[in-house]
Amino acid sequence: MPELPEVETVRLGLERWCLGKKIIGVEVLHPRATNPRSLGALDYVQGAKIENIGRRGKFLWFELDRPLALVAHLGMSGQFRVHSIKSADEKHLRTRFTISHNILARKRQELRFIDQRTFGWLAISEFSGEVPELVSGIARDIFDPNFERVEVIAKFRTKKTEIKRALLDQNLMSGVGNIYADESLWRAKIHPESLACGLSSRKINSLLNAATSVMSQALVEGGTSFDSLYTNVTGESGYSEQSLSAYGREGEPCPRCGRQIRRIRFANRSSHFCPNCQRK
DNA sequence: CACAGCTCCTGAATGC
DNA sequence: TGCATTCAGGAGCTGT
Repeated sequence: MPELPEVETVRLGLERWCLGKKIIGVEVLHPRATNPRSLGALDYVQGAKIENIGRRGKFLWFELDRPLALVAHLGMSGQFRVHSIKSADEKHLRTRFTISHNILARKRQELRFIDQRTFGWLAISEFSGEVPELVSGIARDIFDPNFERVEVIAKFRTKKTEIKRALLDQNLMSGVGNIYADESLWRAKIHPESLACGLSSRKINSLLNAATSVMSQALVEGGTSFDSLYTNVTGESGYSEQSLSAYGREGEPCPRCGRQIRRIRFANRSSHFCPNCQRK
């Protein structure tokens, strides 16, 4: 599922492909692809020039030569793909953007938003400051130059809830989803059910370091597996399965100590951890 | 206000 | 074989 590194990979792909181009047409093929909080129909972007592609956590947006931005969230299965206008529509194609093309380009292509599970969405949102209004409640992610590490650590320590819940809370720190939460906790040797308020600043700091390194590595791997011809602007994890130490490895030996990785369920999610390395 | 839990969705995997 | 159930989870919403 797309978390920060995957969304950043998508952002880079979009940046390479559509910066400076003009959106000629918008075709909405599924009503759920438009977020109900959208200020209006996606048609708003018709005729707009794409000036920048922004991201905070898992939220993406297209900055345009007009006051509102087009915001996107990939949800569980959302993808942006650049395809030839001739290629058949995907089964889960939700929105099609016709883009102005260079007369010299060999193939005419279009941008498609595809989403099997329809947890992803697009929206028109006010944009005047740093991030669109729809994204304004989302905390800065750990790669944001203005990320306030000391303050975030202090905030974690006020939370009377399990550390994993806190790590997934996009209002505390954005970008981390279930996979990188499990991987970060494994690296930092923290039990997912440890109370956030019971952890030392040093421990939470090491968790943030773990999250940074896990996601940086995923970004590098996702970036390298990324096709130079942008046909691969997908939301799929670029993180190879071999790189995962805990997530999805129930019953397999912990790469650090050999004990079997356990899986528990809470907060409507699976949590994978090593019962030996990660103690409450 | 803080926090827990429910809900949306589809397709793959599993159970009987 | 076929039908029913379970599982996957981001984030907003509701309830306590």
